[in-house]
Amino acid sequence: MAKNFTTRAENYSQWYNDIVKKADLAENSAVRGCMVIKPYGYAIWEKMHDALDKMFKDTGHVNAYFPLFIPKSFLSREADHVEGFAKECAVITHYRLKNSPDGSGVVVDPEAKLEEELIVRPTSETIIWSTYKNWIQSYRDLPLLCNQWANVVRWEMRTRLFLRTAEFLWQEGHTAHATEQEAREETARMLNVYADFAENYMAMPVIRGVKSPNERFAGAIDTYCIEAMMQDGKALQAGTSHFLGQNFAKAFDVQFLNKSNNLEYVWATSWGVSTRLIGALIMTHSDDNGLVLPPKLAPIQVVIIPIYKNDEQKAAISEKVQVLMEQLKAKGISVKYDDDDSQRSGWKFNEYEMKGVPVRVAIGPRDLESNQAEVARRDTLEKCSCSFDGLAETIEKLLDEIQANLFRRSQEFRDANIRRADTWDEFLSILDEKSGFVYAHWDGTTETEEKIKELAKATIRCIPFDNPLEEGKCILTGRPSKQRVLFARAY
RNA sequence: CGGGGUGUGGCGCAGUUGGUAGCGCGCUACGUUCGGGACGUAGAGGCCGCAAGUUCGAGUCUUGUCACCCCGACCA
Repeated sequence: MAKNFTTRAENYSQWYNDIVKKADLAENSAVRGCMVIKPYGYAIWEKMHDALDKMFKDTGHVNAYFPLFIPKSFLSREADHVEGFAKECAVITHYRLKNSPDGSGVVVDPEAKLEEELIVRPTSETIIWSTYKNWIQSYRDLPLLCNQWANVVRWEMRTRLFLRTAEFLWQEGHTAHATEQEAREETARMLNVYADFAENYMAMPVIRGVKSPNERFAGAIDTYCIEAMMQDGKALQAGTSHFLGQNFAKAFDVQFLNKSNNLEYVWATSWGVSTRLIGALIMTHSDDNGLVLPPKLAPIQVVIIPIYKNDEQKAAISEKVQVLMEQLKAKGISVKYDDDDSQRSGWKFNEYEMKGVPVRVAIGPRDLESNQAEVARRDTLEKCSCSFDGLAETIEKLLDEIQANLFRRSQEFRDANIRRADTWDEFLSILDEKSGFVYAHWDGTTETEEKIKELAKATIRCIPFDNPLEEGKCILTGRPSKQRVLFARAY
């Protein structure tokens, strides 16, 4: 069974790249740092999109769309914001090409220089708040709860498929509220939506918390996040929700008249998740045989593979399969019957295994005789013969069981890899030898945080909500600390 | 922007002291197969990243150039 698969243990990065390639999810494009998301990869994103979009709407949000281009002056209105993004912006300076004088193609027409450069959005706070100014006059216009599905561009130095690309797809919610409390509640609500999605759809356990000032979103008062642990023990920020205070309202002069006829600045939030979640999905569940998808996000939940030697057998199997297909579809289960003659059954087994299809049903002449089917589950690779009677129900239950098992399994892995360190040596040896998350005391200063990052290559992932208070000494400086914070090396 | 590496059929690679390009996978046709990536036979497919130079002759040597990958700095 030659799969030419790099194993997780051999080289985790290579293994990751192999999965992306062999499961046919994405590839690098001709454009530096940009990614082509292939149909199968995009189908997973669509599943994520649909589930999240419903959750947003259930929490009162609506979708809208704002321009791709942001005038340079908009970006610089909020000082922290522009500072945070300036280093990775794509800038548009001209709007026209012309034939090159020497006839060798086209050149940028110097006559067509823009008076003001346009920035390809790295995030949309500025363009949206410049628009919100016109939408908000009265407390009756609030809250304003918009989301947009869009692409953004951040010119990263080094890129990795899904995890960090120059252009990526995401959703960004931008809300405006009359009071600080309401905005803070919104920030928390949306973080919980993300955590709910991560755990119940992606089957990926996450830790909710608040970022240290150093890791905060540029322009935010507070950044909340969900942090997940990948199978190599590294952390991945899976979603963020920002409380922006009145920073953007002040920068873009967005005020409203309250019930007492007084002008007030509005309170803002923004929150987002990206195609990076697909990378998270890969690194949370997949194994050395390929991708493993949780049933709730699998474009194909069940694949049925016929095993036959001639058309007669195939016809008999197909007839039986049609009934099963109808039953599965009636239950809302997505099912594919692969009766392609050009590939053999063994090839198909491997193909769908690499693609992470949760359940495979194989039916051959032997099964027809015994009124059974071979049912294999992707998460444990176990196979069993199941009676054809009630098979649709059996599969429906199995999908639930796989979803639950994936969550349980990744939660057990994560919990087994969260440790405490009380000394610097202990801290380093955990990171170097065991990897995973480390709870350790920190003196609360940015200076120390940066020093730790420099020395250990680990960052504070978050200060978890409901973090127990505990007297201790900073792992690096020995200064007093009131609580442990969560450290890890991160993607 | 530093440090290392690679450019040769669609993909992955080999190519010796310079002599006019080969292997595996894939692809096409036919046949035998078909319960975990089948096999046989016959085919198709290449300005050897680009440019200049050395030479009777360059995939191979020299110089330049471009692109991509990996390790850092930057980041969701």
